[in-house]
Amino acid sequence: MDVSIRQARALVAVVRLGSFTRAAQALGVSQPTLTVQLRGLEEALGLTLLDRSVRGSVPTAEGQRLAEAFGRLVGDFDLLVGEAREVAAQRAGLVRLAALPSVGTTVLPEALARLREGSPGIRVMIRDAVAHRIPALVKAGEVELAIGTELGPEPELRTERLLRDRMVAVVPGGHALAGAGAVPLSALAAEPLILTDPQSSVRVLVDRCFAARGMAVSPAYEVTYMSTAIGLARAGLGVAILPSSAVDAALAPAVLAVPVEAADLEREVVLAWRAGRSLSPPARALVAALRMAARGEPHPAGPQPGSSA
Amino acid sequence: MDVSIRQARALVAVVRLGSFTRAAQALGVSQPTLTVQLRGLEEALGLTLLDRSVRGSVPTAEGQRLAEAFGRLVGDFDLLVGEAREVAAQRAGLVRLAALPSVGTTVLPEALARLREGSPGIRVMIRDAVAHRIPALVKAGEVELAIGTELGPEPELRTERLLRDRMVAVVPGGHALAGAGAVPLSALAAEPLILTDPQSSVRVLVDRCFAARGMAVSPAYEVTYMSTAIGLARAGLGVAILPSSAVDAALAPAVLAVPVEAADLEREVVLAWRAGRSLSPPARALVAALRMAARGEPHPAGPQPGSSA
DNA sequence: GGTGTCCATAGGGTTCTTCTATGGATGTTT
DNA sequence: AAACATCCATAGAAGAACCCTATGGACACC
Repeated sequence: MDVSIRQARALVAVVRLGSFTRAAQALGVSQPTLTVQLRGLEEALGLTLLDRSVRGSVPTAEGQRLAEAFGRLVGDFDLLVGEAREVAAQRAGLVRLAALPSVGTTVLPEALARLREGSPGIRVMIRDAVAHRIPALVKAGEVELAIGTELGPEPELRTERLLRDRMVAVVPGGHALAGAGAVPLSALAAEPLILTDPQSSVRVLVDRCFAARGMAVSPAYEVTYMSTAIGLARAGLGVAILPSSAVDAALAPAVLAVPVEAADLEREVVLAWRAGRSLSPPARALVAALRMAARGEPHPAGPQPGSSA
Repeated sequence: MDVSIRQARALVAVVRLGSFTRAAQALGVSQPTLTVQLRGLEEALGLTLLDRSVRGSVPTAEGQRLAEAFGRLVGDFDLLVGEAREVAAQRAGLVRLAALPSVGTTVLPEALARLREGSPGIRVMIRDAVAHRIPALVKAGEVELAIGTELGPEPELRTERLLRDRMVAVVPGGHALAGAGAVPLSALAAEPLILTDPQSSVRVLVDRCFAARGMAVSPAYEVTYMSTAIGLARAGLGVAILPSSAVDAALAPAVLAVPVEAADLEREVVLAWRAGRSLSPPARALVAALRMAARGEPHPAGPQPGSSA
């Protein structure tokens, strides 16, 4: 016969309360149940743990020792189970997330704010990474969830469309292109352009878009951080082409985001996680918050979430 | 549904071995058993702990965390149960014992040697105390077991006769009283006597014995420690009256123990423990060793152990 | 001597547990 | 491509475990 946790609880209760009867009440079982459980425990160990009498029961030396140790153990056990249930209830937990820098400025903060409202106990570790690094992070298990761009088919990943991210021209307030609705790509080509690094996924997209129309791109500035690009644009040094997800509406009117007339100047921003791995409850809560944020205020053109391989 | 230790073991095994099938082998159960146990655990927590696939099962983040924590917990649990079983098997444990100084020199060392042979893992904490202090030590629970003298009726104590301890005259080798068999009490009265403190149980006994015969006792020396008394006797300063249990046969021929002709010059040495409390397995082992020692070599006149209130 | 408290026992019903046998899904080998 | 191997899930049934109510015996306290 194995020792069960119930037997351990029974011993702890009887030793603490000094009586089978009171322990039974406290545990919500009948008194004979405790008689049986404790006899079972004593038989399993081959030890007398309690000296019974008409005035109650006192533990033997071993009974006392065991009760104390079992008490700590059962406490730890319950704590552990409790924590696990907190996680299950999305009231606690940790999500490790990789995210594109662009979404890090708008959608993600919005989503985190929503998450904090609904699930204040969930912590999120954010790792920003450029688009092409993201699949590796997920595959290596360094993050559970990622916000990236739709790349080629990745059998090891499951993805879900989060939002369609249009590139916008970022101009200083009062610029000639501002306020006139969508501008054609050719109009942009005439401006001094502020673009990101040639390796960045945004830049690859921009280059390809210009190339498809036979136009060459010669940026006036190349920067690493989108925030730098916005700073330059605000200073009137040129027009930046950035994903709309990176342009915080709160920056207006110092800089304005102007739509660009180019159907292919957009990318899919997707959620990704390892195929065959279920998302933890905290991750699911974060996903829900991200969907809401992507559908919500900051991006009126936001698409409905769908699912793709 | 409560979480059981079996479920915890199941999770630990599956996470360690990466597969239900292998874990089932390792645990000695069928594979469906594990399916059921783990589903139960997952339901109890409301969490997915394992992502199953055809190539085995990998834990989710929570599954991993829980498996590690459960692993430690189950390890502690098993250790605890194992230790308890060691104690039950008299292979380990601790006995706190109070003992008269007299038995501390002969019977007790002999018993401890026997105990060490049979149960090398049992440790004994010895507290020597004069006879009248012993009942209080037992009643207060400071010791589990005691070797004392038969005192008045003590309802809180259970006692068991260990040996009948005759007083002997301790004389230096070559003394006139040596070698002539038992000496009458009157012969002793003519000698310079080495006795213990008036409060000691031995002295009380000696005084009473002399008084019963109308003889007055005027000791030449009064000492606290029996070893001092023996030392004085060896130095030829007088004749000591001591319990035979205190006189180590190994001291011969420097000093000799000579029987005294006085039926009442003896005392009962008893084992005592709290009434209504069971003795721990280590204590039982010690009791057995003490009985053997009391019956064995050092005291050929040793009585059979009996039981009294 | 009655009464109350405490633990043990007995018997029975319900729930759990575990087993064997089998099936479905998915890689792997021939 | 088909056969095979591996892995986990499901089903059904037997057995064990568990817990309850009812009751009894021991002992202390009025």
